Amino acid sequence: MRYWLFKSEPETFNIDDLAKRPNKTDHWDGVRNYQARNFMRDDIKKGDKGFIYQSSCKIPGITGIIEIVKPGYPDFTAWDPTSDHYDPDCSPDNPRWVMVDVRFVKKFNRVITLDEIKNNPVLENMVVAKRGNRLSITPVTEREWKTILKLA
DNA sequence: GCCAACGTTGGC
DNA sequence: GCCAACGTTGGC
Repeated sequence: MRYWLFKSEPETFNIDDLAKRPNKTDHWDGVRNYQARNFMRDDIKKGDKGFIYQSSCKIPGITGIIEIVKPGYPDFTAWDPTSDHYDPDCSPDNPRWVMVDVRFVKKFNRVITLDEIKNNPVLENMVVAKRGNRLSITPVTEREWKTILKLA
């Protein structure tokens, strides 16, 4: 089992939104970056766990835990012209983009802030803490995972 | 295949 | 709102 970090803007989608969905489950759509897509297509498996990280907001940081309940399959929003993530080159025959289904596991009592991550010797090398990082899905090591759980 | 220009991300 | 960093695009 592997660990991941899923980034999103909280106004668009956050841990509370996920908790309100039927079965507390939703698809993680809209990823339009090849590296993140390849993680979902090749590496993210059912049963893997992930953190939800909120970006572009007042307090950037980790807000909770999710679990992968369905591994990579075509992101159908790619050929939906009404979607914000519409890609005119895509169709059901040429899906290109991938999504996974995630289920709510837990919301932390507080946000584990980016500032804390950067200042923690175990966490400072996390991809999300690197300057200029824009990757929306990143691997998390077991050591990083456990360290954050202890902080929460 | 190179690389400049451009658009987007995301912390501050 | 600013701007550095990055990924993508497109001319050559």
